[in-house]
Amino acid sequence: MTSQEQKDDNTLLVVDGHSLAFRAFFALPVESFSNDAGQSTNAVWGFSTMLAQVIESEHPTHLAVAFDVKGGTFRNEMLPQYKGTRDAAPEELLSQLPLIQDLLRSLGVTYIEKPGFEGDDVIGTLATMGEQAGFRTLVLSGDRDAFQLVDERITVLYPGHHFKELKHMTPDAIVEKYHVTPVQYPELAAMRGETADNIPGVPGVGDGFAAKWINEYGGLEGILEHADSIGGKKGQALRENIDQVRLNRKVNALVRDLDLGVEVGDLTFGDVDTDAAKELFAKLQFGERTRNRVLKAFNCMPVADAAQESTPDAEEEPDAVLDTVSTKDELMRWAHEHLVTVSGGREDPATTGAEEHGEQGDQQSGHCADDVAQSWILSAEGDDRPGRASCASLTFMSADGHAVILEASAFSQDDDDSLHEGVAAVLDTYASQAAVHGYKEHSHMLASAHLPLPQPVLDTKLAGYLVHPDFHPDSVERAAEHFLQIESPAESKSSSTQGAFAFDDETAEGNDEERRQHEELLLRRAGLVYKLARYLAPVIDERRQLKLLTDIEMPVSSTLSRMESYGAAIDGERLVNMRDQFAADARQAQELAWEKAGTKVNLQSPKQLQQVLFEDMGLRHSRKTKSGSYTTNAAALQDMYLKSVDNERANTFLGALLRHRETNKLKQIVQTLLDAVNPRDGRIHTTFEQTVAATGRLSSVDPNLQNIPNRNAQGREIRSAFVPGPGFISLLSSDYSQVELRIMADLSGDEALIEAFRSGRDFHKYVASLVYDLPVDDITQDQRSHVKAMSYGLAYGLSTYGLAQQLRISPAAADVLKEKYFATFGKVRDYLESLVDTAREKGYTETMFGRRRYFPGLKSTNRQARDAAERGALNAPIQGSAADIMKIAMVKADQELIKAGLRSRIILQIHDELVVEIADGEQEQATRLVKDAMEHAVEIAVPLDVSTGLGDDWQLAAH
DNA sequence: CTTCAGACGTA
DNA sequence: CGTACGTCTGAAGT
Repeated sequence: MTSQEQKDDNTLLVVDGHSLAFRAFFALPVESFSNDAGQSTNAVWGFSTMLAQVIESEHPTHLAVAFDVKGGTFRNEMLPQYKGTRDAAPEELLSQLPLIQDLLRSLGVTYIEKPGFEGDDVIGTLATMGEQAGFRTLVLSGDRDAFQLVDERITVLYPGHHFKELKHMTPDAIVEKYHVTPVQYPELAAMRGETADNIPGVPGVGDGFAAKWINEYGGLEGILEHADSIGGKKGQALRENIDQVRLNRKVNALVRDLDLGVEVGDLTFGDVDTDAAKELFAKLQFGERTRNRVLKAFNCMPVADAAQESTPDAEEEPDAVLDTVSTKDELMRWAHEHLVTVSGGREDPATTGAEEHGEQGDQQSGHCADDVAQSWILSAEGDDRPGRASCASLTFMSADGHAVILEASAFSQDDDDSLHEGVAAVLDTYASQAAVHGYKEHSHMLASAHLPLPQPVLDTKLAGYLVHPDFHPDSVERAAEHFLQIESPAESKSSSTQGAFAFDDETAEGNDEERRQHEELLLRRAGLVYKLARYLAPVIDERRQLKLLTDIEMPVSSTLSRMESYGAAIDGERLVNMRDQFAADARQAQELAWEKAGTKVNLQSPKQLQQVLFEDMGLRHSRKTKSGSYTTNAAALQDMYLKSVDNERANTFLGALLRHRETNKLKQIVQTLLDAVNPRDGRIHTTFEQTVAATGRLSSVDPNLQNIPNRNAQGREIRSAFVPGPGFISLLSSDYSQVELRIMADLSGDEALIEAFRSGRDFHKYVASLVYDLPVDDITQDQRSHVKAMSYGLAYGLSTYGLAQQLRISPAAADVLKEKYFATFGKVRDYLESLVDTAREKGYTETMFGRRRYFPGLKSTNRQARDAAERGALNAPIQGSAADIMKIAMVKADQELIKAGLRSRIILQIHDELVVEIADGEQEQATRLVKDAMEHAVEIAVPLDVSTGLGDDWQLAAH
């Protein structure tokens, strides 16, 4: 036998089980990987797909995985704190290690643990064994200690910044990166230390200096011999830490000659117990795709290889058949053949309207999964920004695997044979059974082509948001990656619908090929939506969120789409004047500040300000910012301003700085508004993000119209630039008072709080009279405001410390207030505690309408993270329920306005306020209608109080 | 050219 | 050491 040749073909892959599991755990969001039993699975998923990936790319013939064993090793005896940080591994990770081992066992992979030693030592030994047996050896590890093993025949595969992107650490690569040889690497590490393992190095010495010294003195021994001649702070630090460095070097040396009781030749793999593996994958609830990929990788042994490679891949994903239609008739025929449902007949579009009446039909009537089973996919590409939307193409993909792509030029309204009419008819008839990804965005794109889009059966973007409200994929591809673990080519991931492809540019060279590729991208995207729809629908059913989706979120999309395309009219001249005035004020303040500072310090640079304030002027710094520097925020400046009365220079500088901060900020806000005015209609079209805020609120971007100043007179002036547009007479502002508190009253069932709202009196005064046990008329302004702060603080999980700070009272006094408050409103305390308790138990919170938010952080071992999660869990159902109620109200108001045939229309939502543009003659009716919709959005134990105001601009509409 | 921190606007 | 957001700016990374 040519045994040497045989061995040359052999490749041994040695895997550091713990480090790989760690890397996977921290690289993948734990909240998006868990099965119904609540078991986290992100590390298992990452581990198995990573291993499959390496097997596919490196084709090892032998494989072994090393694990650490519980209990200390010889290293702990030398260095007690060794890997102290690792023992604090989160439970969510530790619980996955046995699963990984189960999986390896079912895949026929040898894994090795050696009590008293670390996985690293097992790896060192295995790698050495492999080398001696003449194997090419690969070490898959995220632990840099493994670098010392690297030589001509041993390569370390080391995860890069993105988990799964592996670097091949060869001797050359080590030298290139660290400027030392692999043999010298542990000497370098000994000086640098290893934070991940809780090993201190020489302070101030990093890779750079360590490498420099090693090269100067030939190695660690040389350095330590000449330690006295190394100058500077770093030399000093080195001398002070020589013992530590020596110890580090001993600790980080890997043992390479353990007796593991195995031979390299035994480490073959591929003897997969398919049934056991499939059972485990089912338990972990990994997708079919993951399962097949992993099984395939492990079955790909040379022996099994030849026998059955024929079929498995091809049938996995049948490509859709791309049909060609070029006339209205052809399109109609295609739609009738492929989009019509077979079973039970599709719902008549007329009956969808009837739903409005049977408002309180509260049962989970149908199943989303059933409706979606027959659905087809509608996907548009183009610009989805309101006010400048366009549509480049439309893709229809049917459930029976057919697809049509229509270019915009083919269905523009003026085309001869009315393909436009055909598309309109198809949408009118079949859209209600379509699934789309982004109903609102599609509405804009289609509206730009004069094609109305009725409510589809499912919006996968919204459904995905309900399923994981704190994950925001920015494209279909990202969503598919997240929910289905389907990887897409990088170039298609970035933009969601903004296809920059020019269909009509047919003269260019190589255009056919580009077109084909683009069509492929569109088909693949539609295919992903198809799969997302079929994955998400049953999840929505199982969580009973169908009504939340179809009766709240989807109609809200439709309302928002109208609001966005209306936009808000702007008095541009007024805005320009304000901008100039603010700019002049800011410049004046800046001049004065510069004069006092004696330097042209950039007032917008905290760093430069720190220099001037704390070093130049020698002012006392107050609080530190989280990164360690001293804050220059308004509160701190104000404080310093008040304390510097006897220092004219500093006092004037601070005053000028504060003025500059304020006016410059206002100038900046006004300028961004000006930049956002759409020249086509002189209006600002914001985009309301419906799938961003984890609590269920909307957010507003490009520009953000939900943070226009309102707290002081100067800033509030900006609101006067928001005016009724041509054809409208005034603006209506209608807002809820104390919604969140009212929700707390309802949900807690606290009789005293409910009564406080029902009484109709000044709420905070009334509550204060109960808390302090005094007649309402005797309540002082201080008492009222203290109780008010307490009430609002409740829903935020406010600490007594925070309350004390805000009210400028002692923590003890804050504590007394809190106790008095809860003595009066005991059920509120019970309720708030129950929120956190059930969140801890179930893993998520729920709003009045079943909107969920998950809080994995509640189980964190990190106190700060846990506290933050508790506050979140306290707040989410309250803020979220308020958001639900407002969404219901705005849909209702919108529909009622339309139904009444009014031209007045909602244009903005600011969490608890609606702004309505009022047409002449409709003031009273529209006001009544909107107020009514808000007040009666839901029936709860307390009245929903809504106050309204009409005015010539947004500021004047305030009340 | 992109990313981070710090600051600050809203409910 | 109170929740939820978005935007601008300077500074430092690529």
